[in-house]
Amino acid sequence: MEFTEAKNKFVQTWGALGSQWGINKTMAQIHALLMVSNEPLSMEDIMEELQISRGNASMNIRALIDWGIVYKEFKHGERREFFTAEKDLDELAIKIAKERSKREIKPALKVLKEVSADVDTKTTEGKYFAEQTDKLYEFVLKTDNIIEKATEYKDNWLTKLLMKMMK
Amino acid sequence: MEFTEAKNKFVQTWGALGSQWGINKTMAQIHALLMVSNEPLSMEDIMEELQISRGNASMNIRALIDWGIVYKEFKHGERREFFTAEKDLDELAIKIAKERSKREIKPALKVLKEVSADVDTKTTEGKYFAEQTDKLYEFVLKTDNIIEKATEYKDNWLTKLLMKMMK
DNA sequence: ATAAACTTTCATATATTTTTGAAAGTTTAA
DNA sequence: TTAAACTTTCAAAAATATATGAAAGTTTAT
Repeated sequence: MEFTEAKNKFVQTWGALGSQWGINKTMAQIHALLMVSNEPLSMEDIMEELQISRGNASMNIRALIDWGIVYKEFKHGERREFFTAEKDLDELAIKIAKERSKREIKPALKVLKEVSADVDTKTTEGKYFAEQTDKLYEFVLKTDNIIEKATEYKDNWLTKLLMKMMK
Repeated sequence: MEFTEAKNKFVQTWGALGSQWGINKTMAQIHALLMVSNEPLSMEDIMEELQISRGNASMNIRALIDWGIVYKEFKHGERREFFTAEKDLDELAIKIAKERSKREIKPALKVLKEVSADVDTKTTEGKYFAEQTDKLYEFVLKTDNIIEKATEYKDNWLTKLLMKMMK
């Protein structure tokens, strides 16, 4: 397979998969493109490669930078900005996990705690509701903690051992 | 807070969070509703509670059943079907993990393997591409395996120990 | 076998999300 | 300071995903 063909296939598929993960298609495609790029790309390069508008490119590059998985790069003697992806996959996984925890798990915890604590438990229904939401709260919290710990200690011996055991 | 108010808040928020996770709003809401419901609900109940159409209710209940996290229930002497949610949270997490692995990770692995193996590596670009996609493949595979093992052994002593260590 | 009671399907309508592109904003070299 | 070279913003347009509801399908009691 030609390089261009393979790259295209990869970028397109990654975009489609991104949609399922609640990440927009273009954002996933830009990230895919930068992941397999030898060298930094300019915004023009990205627009050209993906056939997207300037605004779209700008917004999604910015989002990737906010996630901390794409970096701006300055080339000597060049006015334009260039972009590269975080290529250390452990680092990438950690940043994605943290961002999703912040955006999706923390708000869930907040609501669960609120409704569980505030609901009127005089009725049977209310009691059951409080019980269920409390259990959910504890479970989600535990899960979030495990993710946090796993990302925190990714390099230490313990985790390496666990990884080995689990493989 | 009144039970009805708390329930509403929970169901609405869960729906909104579901969207971010790539799960449609109604599906998340139905699941939320069943999670905090004392007893099985009929399709009518669900339609009424969420103010949605019959078709919408039917499609999303079916999707939840396909995921294996909602069950049909038959009440003695009742013609209608009733529905309940899987309320064992470990079981719920496992089913969700398996379903997402099947739908989202496996296809990613497939593409990564394909493009990594098939790309023409005569050029520098091609070489780099093959290298990067291969690394990604290995990483995603490893992650998927960890999830698989973690769900498989959820009840045994080793996992319990790990959970404790990680808490 | 029939009809009542229910569920599913799917073409169309609605709602939501994403993309565009022109205008506004910013930066830098001279 | 200025103007060229670039980036960002945002209202409107396009694309995508979701919801509706009437018709078709299924099941069950008689």
